[in-house]
Amino acid sequence: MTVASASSGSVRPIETRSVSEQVTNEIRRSILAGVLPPGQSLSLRKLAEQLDVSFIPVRDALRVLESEGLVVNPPGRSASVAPLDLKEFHAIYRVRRLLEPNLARHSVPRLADAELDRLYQAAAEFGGAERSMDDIYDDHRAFHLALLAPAASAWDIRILTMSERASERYVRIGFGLLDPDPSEHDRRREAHQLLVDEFRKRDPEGAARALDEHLAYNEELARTALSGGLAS
Amino acid sequence: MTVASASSGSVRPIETRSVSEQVTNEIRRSILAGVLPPGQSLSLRKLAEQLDVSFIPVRDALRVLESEGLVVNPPGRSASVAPLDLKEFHAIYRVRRLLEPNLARHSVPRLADAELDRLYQAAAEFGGAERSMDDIYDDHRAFHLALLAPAASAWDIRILTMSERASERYVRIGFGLLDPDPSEHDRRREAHQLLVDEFRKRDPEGAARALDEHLAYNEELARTALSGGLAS
DNA sequence: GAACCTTGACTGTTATCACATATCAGGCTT
DNA sequence: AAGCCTGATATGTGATAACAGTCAAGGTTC
Repeated sequence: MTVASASSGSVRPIETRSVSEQVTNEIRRSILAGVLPPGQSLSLRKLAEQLDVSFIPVRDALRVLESEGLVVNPPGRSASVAPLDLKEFHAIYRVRRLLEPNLARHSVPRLADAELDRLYQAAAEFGGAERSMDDIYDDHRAFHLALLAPAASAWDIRILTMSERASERYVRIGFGLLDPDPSEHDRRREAHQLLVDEFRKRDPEGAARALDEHLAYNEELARTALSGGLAS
Repeated sequence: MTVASASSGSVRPIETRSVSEQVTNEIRRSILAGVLPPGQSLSLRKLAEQLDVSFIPVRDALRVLESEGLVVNPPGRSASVAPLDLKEFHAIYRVRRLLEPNLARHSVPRLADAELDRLYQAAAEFGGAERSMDDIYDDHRAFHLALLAPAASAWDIRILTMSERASERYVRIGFGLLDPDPSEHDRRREAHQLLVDEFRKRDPEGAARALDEHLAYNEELARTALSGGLAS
């Protein structure tokens, strides 16, 4: 009945997401963007009213977000946005720094040249015109996932997605506290292009090291920006 | 009004678990024990009837178990027990083998002697009299978690618990396929005692290596037992 | 005889409703 | 005036019911 909207070469099936999933995405977006600050109380009925749905999907969403570590949902009491803690931030990045370089070793020989070209292009467009901050971080997460995709199983992707989302909250708030230096955008773009270049050399160890350093640098940057306002 | 039951030195608060949580635990137990085999279709209403509850808690439970990777829950269609896949098994153990030895390094200097004694004792009682298979694996999971607890943050514990549960399903089925050799019980008990001994030496690297080898051995054991019935 | 369509039962999804519990404010007691 | 109790309000939890989509079987048509 409904006509799928054509796009770039092929007809894509219309994605009819469930209300529950839409609510989950919206609340997650609000949390990652900082609109719902850490510690913010999340009342089922108020959220349901704001989103103009019943509180059943909201309930589902909070349960999912709890499993992602973005929300704490004590039984019987109101849910709230998970607090920020530098110890947690370090633990999240530890998992990333252990897993991602390891996957990179196995991914390097499997990444097609065309895919690397595409990723290089994507990195060049980071923070490009008319993309919201949400879109930019979506791109960023997809970029890191695509670098490891050839070597990542479903379980790896689950862990990676969880970890990237959990760390993203810290990174966004940390970078938000930095001076809005335009050169910072250039630096990030360049850093990701260099990362792709490193993968192009087809040297597993070198790529793994480059990815580890990339993660370490970002962790340190966010950490210094955050420390002061948070408990260590 | 209700009098809390006194126990070993202190009055513990009565834990009143929600129905949703009880249902989650029961379904998870059934999946890990193999009562609900991989691929088994999970109908909300049938499960609700069997558990004598409404399907609302069942729905919540399936959503939680989906986030743990034990259940696949496609929107609009029936949920089912996640299939077994040796590639997935390897990915799960990769995360464990990367994370757990790393945590062990930081945990070794912080584990009290008394705690190590307690864990040694617990290992000695593995598979002891009148404990169900479920209890044994609960003990086993708690044992591994306790070894790393001093160095593990909330995020680490989240990842570890997820990984241990996900791998437990493979291990239990794999070991179930082995001949019920009583010497196998002795071997496992001894292996865990040796692990504690290694931690007692207070050598971070040695402990990390011992834990990695322990995990590698168990992975290989379950893998050989499973291969043949599963796709590689 | 095989492919296609139709129809029916089944199942997940969402909304509305009833209940138990937690939270908080106001007033009382000390 | 501070602490405790008590009442009302709000909130999470669970159940029931109506809606919509899926899937399979049986009939029809080519």
